[in-house]
Amino acid sequence: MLAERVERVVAEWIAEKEWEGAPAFGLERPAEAAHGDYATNFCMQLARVARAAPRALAEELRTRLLADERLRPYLEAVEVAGPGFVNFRLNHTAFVESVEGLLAAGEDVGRVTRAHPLRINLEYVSVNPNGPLHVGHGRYAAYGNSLHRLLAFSGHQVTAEFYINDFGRQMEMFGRSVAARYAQSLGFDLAVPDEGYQGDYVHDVAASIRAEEGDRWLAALQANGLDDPESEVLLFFRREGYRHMLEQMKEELRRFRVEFDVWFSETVLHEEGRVQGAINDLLSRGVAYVQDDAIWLRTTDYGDDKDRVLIRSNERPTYFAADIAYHEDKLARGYDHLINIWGADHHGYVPRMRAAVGLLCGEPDRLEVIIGQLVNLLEDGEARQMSTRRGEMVTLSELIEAIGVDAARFFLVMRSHDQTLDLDIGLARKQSQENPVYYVQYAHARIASILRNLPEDLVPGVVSDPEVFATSYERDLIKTLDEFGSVVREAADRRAPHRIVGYAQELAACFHTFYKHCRVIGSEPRVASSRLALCLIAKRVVARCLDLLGVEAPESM
RNA sequence: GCGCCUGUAGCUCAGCCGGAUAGAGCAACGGACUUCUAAUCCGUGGGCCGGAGGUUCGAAUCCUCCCAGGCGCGCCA
Repeated sequence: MLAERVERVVAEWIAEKEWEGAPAFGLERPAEAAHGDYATNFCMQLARVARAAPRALAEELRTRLLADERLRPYLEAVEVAGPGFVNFRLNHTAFVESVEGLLAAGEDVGRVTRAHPLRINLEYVSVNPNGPLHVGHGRYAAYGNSLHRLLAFSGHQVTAEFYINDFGRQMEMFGRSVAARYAQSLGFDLAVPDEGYQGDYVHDVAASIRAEEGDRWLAALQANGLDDPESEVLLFFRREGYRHMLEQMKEELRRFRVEFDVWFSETVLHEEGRVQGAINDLLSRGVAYVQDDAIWLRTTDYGDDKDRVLIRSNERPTYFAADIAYHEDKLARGYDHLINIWGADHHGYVPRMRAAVGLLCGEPDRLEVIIGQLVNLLEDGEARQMSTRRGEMVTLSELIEAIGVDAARFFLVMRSHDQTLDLDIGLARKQSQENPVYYVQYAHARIASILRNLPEDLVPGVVSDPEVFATSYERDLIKTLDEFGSVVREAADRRAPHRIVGYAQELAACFHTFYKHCRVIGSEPRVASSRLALCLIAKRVVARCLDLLGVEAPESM
């Protein structure tokens, strides 16, 4: 509220002086209490444009602010300090009105409304359905889902999408591996191929299929072996193996509180001839061409290092070709903006995909690719590699088993996504009791407990009384709660859900301090009511933060 | 060789579209429960922000180079 009003005065000042290229105005919370409730370094930034000394500008701004009818009712003091800071001290009325506003917002406190909301397609996880999700996938799931919630709460329309890589040699190999395990379980010794999938979970898939189908596929395997990928029996195992893995994956993600609106199959693109269709369009527009018996796309038109192959000389389409058909489909569905979350091991693929989107719609910036760094797994200090094929991995389920969904989600999203994450599963198990998620959840549970113990005549409310919000603990809490909306906006715009984690920890700390020093129940009635109002708002904001992170907000612990 | 990410307290990391004395958690140490939940609070110690230059009134933040680690650079997916 204060920021907006000050900004209006500043805008009028700039217009009056006809300064061109003035910096954006912003208020910050100073670390030092002596520097007031809020401060701005605006005049220092303005100095160059205004060709004047920062302190002189600050003095002028101070005079204007104090003379402004819209601001004066809320200001205790405005001071010029240091090299040109302007520090603001709020009066009692400002705190009271601030709390009234936060309280009136109800459950929507902090929600951002946009002048121009975007229809966003957010694609993430998108792994081959040929093995369980490992912890690295869990990180993208946690990050992507929190980003989904954050973008939606910050005023955008978001569709979450999972692109199923259910086509190609990896799926063939998976089908053969399942078939081999199926045969073995019926006493026929058929070896899993050298390049096949060795993990224990393949036995489980085979066992499920045996439970449904009995031994009716055994004879065909005995007769044909695993050599003909187009045989009816191998097509069957590929399809059924895929179906079981996908179901398992959906179930795991649901348990991890990650929901997708659209599950999009790569195979369907091929079967419906849309990959070929996309390529034909590109050929007819002259942005694809034939050379060395292959078909190439002019990705260099949009800055890629070299053109890329769409159809190999053996006439099979590349993964890239399918991806183009897929993105063409997404664009046709009318999204303003596409976001893909990819692992760092795919970052080399970004320029060609953006170039492809450029060639499809003329606007490469419609596609935003977020690169998430990897998770290094350790066990008792020793590196553990993750290979789906060899069955060596720490699965997401294992992590959830060890520390629970709440701690896992909080842990996986609390660091910036472009930071490589070290995870020691043994250490995580040991340290789960110290996970900061409990600190935040405890704040919520404590407020819930206050609400349970309330005397009947105590209702939340604020009145302008000198006794109300008289302590720094209450005022700090109000300022922190007041920031929530701008934290949401910034976290969403910067694709940074870990900022919500940081804010939630700060808010919890602020509340715990308040709790220690300011009693609600038993205080003088007007003080109790005003503190109860703070508790209600704090509870909503903590719950919202946890919800944005996909973590539960417990009523008791 | 080229490209992307990273280097901040003993450990794990925030801060990075420039601002006041660089923060948090964990670990260490010392205090606080007859009162709404001590999964809490209060306090102490701990730093060449990888290194060197540059830009500026001001640099952890921007630019250049160097060092170190991770990940890529297919007619693989």
